[in-house]
Amino acid sequence: MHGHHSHQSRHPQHRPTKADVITEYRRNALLHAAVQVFGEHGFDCATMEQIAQRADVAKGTTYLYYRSKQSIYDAALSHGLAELDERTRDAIDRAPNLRDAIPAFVTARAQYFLEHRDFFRMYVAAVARQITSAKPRASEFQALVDRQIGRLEQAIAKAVARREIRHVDPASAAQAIFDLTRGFAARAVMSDTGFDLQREAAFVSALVWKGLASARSK
Amino acid sequence: MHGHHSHQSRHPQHRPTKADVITEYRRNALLHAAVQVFGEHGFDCATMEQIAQRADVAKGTTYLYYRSKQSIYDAALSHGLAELDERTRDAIDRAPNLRDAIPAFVTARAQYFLEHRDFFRMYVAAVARQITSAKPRASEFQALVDRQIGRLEQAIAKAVARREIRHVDPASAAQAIFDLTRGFAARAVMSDTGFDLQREAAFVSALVWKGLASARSK
Amino acid sequence: MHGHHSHQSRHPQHRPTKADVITEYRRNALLHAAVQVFGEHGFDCATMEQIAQRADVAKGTTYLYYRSKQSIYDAALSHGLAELDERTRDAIDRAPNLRDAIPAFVTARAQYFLEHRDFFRMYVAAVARQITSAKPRASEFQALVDRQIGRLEQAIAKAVARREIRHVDPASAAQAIFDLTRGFAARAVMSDTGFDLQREAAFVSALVWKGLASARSK
Amino acid sequence: MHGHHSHQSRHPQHRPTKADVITEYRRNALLHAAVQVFGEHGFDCATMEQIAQRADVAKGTTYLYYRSKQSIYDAALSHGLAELDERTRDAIDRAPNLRDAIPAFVTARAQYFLEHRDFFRMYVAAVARQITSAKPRASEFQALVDRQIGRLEQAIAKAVARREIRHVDPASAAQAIFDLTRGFAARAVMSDTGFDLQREAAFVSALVWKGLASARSK
DNA sequence: CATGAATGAGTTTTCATTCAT
DNA sequence: AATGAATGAAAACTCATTCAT
Repeated sequence: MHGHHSHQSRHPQHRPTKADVITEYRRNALLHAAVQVFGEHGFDCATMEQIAQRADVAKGTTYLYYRSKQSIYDAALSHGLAELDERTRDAIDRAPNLRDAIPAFVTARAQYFLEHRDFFRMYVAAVARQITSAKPRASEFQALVDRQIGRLEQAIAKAVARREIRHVDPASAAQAIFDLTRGFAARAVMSDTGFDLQREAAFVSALVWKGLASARSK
Repeated sequence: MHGHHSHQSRHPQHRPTKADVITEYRRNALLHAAVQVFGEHGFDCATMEQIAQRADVAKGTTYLYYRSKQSIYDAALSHGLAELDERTRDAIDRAPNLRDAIPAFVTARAQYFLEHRDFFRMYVAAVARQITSAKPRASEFQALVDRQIGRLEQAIAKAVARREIRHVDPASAAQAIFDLTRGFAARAVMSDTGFDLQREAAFVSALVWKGLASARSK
Repeated sequence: MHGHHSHQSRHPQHRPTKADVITEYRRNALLHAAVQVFGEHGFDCATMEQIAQRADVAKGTTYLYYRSKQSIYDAALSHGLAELDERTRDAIDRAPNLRDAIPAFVTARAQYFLEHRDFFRMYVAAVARQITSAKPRASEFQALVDRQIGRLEQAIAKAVARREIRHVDPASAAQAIFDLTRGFAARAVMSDTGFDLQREAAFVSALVWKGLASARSK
Repeated sequence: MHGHHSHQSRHPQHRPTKADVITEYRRNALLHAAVQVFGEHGFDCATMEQIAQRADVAKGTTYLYYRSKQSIYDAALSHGLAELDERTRDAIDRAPNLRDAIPAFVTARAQYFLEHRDFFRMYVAAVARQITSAKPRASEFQALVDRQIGRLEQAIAKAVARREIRHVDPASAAQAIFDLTRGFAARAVMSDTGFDLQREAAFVSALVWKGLASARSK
């Protein structure tokens, strides 16, 4: 996914050349610069000049590593989504049951977003774009997001199967948790201060858990 | 809110002159054109030319009614928000209790969004923008949105007070319902077909209601 | 062919509006500026800025009259070709026989090129481009040129038919005259001074005439 | 002409070092690559990258052998012109009289162009450039071309002197033959098929010969 | 000698906004 | 009031040339 110009070493089995190191360094610097700039200004208002400056390279250099503005945008988004996915997966996989998985999911994602605020802004803008774009084109972005929703959905389906929760449509429930998490994260990211992450995470988790609980649950 | 350039009649107490009628007609035509164009293309990609054409006026005429692209955007957004607010208020006010208010709120808003898809797109983009813009400036947009959340918050506060639901932070709960509704509406608007509005609305409402229900509730 | 943005009057049957006059004036000014700039610098080195300046308008204005650099280039070339074609046609049509048609053709074209040196430069560059472009695409340019060669070809075919000249392939003969004329015109245009147009025209005409003359001709 | 950067061996009187051989090899590879690329794309659209790739060297290496894009272009053009000149000279020198020299000249040149189509494209573009460039600068290119025209001119002058042909201005006649040959070659190069080289060469030669023949010639 | 990463000047095109008619 | 021609700032992208390794 990232490997447009992978500039792979000519010594594939050996350790990377110095050139490879520089190349990786540059690609990374550009990626991070891109996240910042796109996060701050959005795709349309961001300029390649800004990205280049923030990465301390000349404008033209950018094009040695990424084919186009769109391409660096895609790479930046994908990169963050991949990291986020990893955290999400870990959170769900480590939880023994849905009751624990829900706060783990909510917290892990909010935490990641807080650590990468600029990426969160890109992410929110991308979601909005997805909705905005008249045609519900099955974008790569949508696919990556769906994968993450899918993880949650499976966990819910299992919980339903083992009667941990009442009988609900796992897809709808997963979407709901997703929406709550996004909104929750948004408030966390936006309010520089005075946002009690633990308390809010607990609230959202409790709301959902009670909302899904099986009838006989206490 | 509407009266930026109110072009009020010079005969304030009398019936509107023909000029006033034309003026109102134009402002309205432009507003609706703007919603469509901004909804389809987003702020940056929309052009004044497109808006003018859709409103059947010349490009320059637009500037007789709105100071700038930003200003017509703001007006279009405010207009939709005001209509949406009205529906939201009605839905909440007519419900005798929170149990009924929740589905009324959810459905009323989703319904409005479905009827005004272009506005929904503007709305989603505006929310994203609000998050994106690094500075949490207390924009007029945010104020309007907060007012609507406030209505829900009050209803929840009352429900807590009368022990209809368990003791929760009304603000957090209102935000949660808001987030769920937005996500829910997004899926309704995006999927041209195959989205069972009633069913999903019922699911979201039930989730929230159970999630908020007082311990002794069944 | 020229009418990309024809901006025709809304009063088709009446005399042109003032706006129409201005529009025509601008289109013309741009066309002439384009001929100069393209003639001097060639397509690739010419800039829209130069054309705009020479036409005394802002850069953006250019795009109100021509869609793109390519489009204004095409228009400029077509315009000159059309004028040249007219002269060529007149020259051939007025001559009672091929013996007179040949010098008329040679002189008319050389004369036109001398009067429009910048166009001649565009023309030569276009011919070269045609040859250079690997693919012998049947361009509009080629079609216009072929039409002019066709006129000569017909005249030659008639002359052969009435035994005014010996039996030759009219196409080859027409091409030959065309090539001679172009080279002849090139020297006329290039040498600011010291080029005896009459003498050279007479030489070329005589060369061709004798070359084509029927065996029995003196 | 060739020796711009001759990189002469440091052992001038001795046989070339290995370095010299490599140097010559590289210069040559670059020259041939340049002819191909310039011939295909023209000066402005050709890139140094393309030339380097076609010569199997890195971009920077190009600058070790040629100072600039212009310089490699000039070298490529000169190289072809020199080869062409040799053929032209041979053709004329071997012909016992003008009657034979004309078809020899025409055929030799057309033949060379057919064998080196990319060079022909460069050549045509260069001729056009010469005309295009407002200032009739006595370029090196022009000088090389003039030398070749000069050969023909001398042959014609001699033919006039010995009354082989009628009394014409040798310069004008040589130019005419030159123009005819170029056009003739252009059609040969452009038409991948269906061009009868022999027949057309014969036509052109006959046209010229008859056109120049002395009055008393048959 | 050879390399290819880095540079940044330069070009086309778009579009919000103004203003003369 | 209405028009739409004119403006020019801004932005993505290319490529000849340089230079550190």
